Amino acid sequence: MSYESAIAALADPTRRQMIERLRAGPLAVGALAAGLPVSRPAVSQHLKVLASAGLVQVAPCGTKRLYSLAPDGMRELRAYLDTLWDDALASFARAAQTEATVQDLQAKEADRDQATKPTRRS
Amino acid sequence: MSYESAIAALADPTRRQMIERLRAGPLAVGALAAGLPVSRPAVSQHLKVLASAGLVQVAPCGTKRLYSLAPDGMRELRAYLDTLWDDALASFARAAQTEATVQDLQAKEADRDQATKPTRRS
DNA sequence: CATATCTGTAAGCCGTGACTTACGGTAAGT
DNA sequence: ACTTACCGTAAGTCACGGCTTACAGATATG
Repeated sequence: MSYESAIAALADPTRRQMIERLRAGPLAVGALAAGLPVSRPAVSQHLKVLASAGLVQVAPCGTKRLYSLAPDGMRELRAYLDTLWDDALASFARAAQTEATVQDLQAKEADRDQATKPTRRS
Repeated sequence: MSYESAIAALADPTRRQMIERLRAGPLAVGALAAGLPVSRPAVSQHLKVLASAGLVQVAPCGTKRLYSLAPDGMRELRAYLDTLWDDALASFARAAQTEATVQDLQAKEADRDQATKPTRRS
């Protein structure tokens, strides 16, 4: 039910870049912002979004705050996309069948039309 | 490499709603817009985004255009999230270990401090 | 050919969010 | 206690994108 925030969070390129950097391991805010093309406050704001989406977690360590990836938000997002994936495959097959059916109907209609009164079909 | 457009496309609630409706099967633009709270041109624009992301496909049928789910964009998105998922689990374990290590260090430091000179820790 | 239906596109408005600088607040070091 | 380092938040600017109405193109039907 909360996969929406996860998708919205991952939609931003900067946030994805942060995720990419956190894949190597936990990082403090300053160290994380050091390799990014935006200011440190911007990183803090993005971290807030990622945290509320359950994609990262915090571990206060002295004056620093270590951020690391969290599997919570990813789990819900994966579950949603899995159902979407299955339905996409089903719909894909159904669409192919529909198209074939349509072509069949059009072919039969063409035959019928040709048998009675020919219609231009270009 | 093109999962970015898929995420950006699925980030919009209206587009997700369209995807939800297409899960039942192919639909024409008008029929699809009928059950949505936005105008038909808006649906056309969204369909353009979804198509360029490889999430839907078109099947011209007379004057109508039948749209249906396509597994292409979903596949790339799934692949990306799968790697992200694995790294999230790894980073999660690593973070837990880090936290435990930190706590260990803090505990040992506390012991050492208490053995030499007690520091206020509240 | 003229009409009607279905759809994509153009132009414009407007809200949302990403980014900046400036400030406040907390924890360690001297 | 004072300073330093590290971080979150507030206020403000500005571009991006979603939505609308109006128009243009394409296809079946009379």
